[in-house]
Amino acid sequence: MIQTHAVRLFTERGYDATTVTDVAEAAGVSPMTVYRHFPTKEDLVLVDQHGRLVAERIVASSAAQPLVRRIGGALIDSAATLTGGDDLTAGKQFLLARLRLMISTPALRAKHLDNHYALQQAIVDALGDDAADPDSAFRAQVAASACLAALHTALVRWAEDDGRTELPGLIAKALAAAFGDDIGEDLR
Amino acid sequence: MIQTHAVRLFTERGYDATTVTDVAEAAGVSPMTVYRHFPTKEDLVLVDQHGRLVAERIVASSAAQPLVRRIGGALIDSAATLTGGDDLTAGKQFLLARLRLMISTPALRAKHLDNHYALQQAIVDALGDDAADPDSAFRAQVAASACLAALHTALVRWAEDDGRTELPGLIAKALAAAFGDDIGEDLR
DNA sequence: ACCGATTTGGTAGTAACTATCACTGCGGTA
DNA sequence: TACCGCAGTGATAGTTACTACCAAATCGGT
Repeated sequence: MIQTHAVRLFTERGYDATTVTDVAEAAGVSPMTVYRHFPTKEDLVLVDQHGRLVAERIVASSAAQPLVRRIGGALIDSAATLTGGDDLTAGKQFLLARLRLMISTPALRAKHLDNHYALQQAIVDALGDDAADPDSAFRAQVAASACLAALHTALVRWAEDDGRTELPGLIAKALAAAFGDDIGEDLR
Repeated sequence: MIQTHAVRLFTERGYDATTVTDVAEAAGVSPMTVYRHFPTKEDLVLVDQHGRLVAERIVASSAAQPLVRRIGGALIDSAATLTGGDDLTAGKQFLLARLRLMISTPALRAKHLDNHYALQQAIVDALGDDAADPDSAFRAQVAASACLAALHTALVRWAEDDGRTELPGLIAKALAAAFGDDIGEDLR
């Protein structure tokens, strides 16, 4: 509930022009309570379940597939879950509002990209490749970071489109553009 | 000079444990002067010429090559320029110290990644592809973001290695891991 | 020697946090 | 029913990054 009020206020008045106290008042709680649930102001926008979702699908994926396909598949699946179902849902609009804030507000954009970096580490761990071989670990890091970069580009495009395009398809298109159509096609 | 003192203090005492006032005192100037040259505390570590260097090499590259090769070549060239010449130079050590801070400090890491995002836009602009075609623009964004992700992974590896490996080679290896050996090999 | 422009410095203020302590409501137990 | 522990909430005071505004100094050129 606090997050809902926060995103609404940030969208209406702007992120920097809205203080944490404003959010607290709108939600009918004290500033302290806000800080207890959201360690930083940025987290009011950034907190979600995406990372957990992706990591779960990575571990569930077959280790026989190439790295990029395992990661890409997890990203597309997670996106399908998040945006899935009927159109024009409140959840989808909320996701779009948060995404727009993340893209346009420097502080949010920076921390969001840093979250992607943390997600990258989670993905590499979830891949379960032997960390003994530094070369294999390096390839996993590269694959994860490149996939997430493609994901981010797709997310930006999706937000620019106001969510009209299907997000999973966009991500597949981005992956195809990055790694060649042979990888991306199958994922669509 | 201010930046040198800042990086030294941040490395010695830690980023969060060092105030801007501490940096100002060490450099023998007032806090105001620090803020005038470096808009934010993070910029004390992050400011450099890398973005300009990369953008210049992108515009100088041949538009006939595939996107990833144009961008990758520019990244490798720039890295060669920055780390180039003799080993153990003060400049290289300084770069390493800054990089270590960027990787280990959350606030710096976040803003650094955001700088990469800005660099991505600069690269796309420098590519000079027709922005009229949204599909072509999308592919340029994807290529740029993925290349920068690979670059970042290479930089992390380079820092973990204390700069012993040749950076341009590492970047080429990362690009090869992401986009296939056929792209990366030629760049080495 | 002078003057315009750039650089530097001081003061006061805002807002994001943090540490610490006190209070309130709630379920389970004797 | 009285009690206990505990999670959630709140108030106060302090630190620090950063900004707006104005004053002083310093520097290069005529």
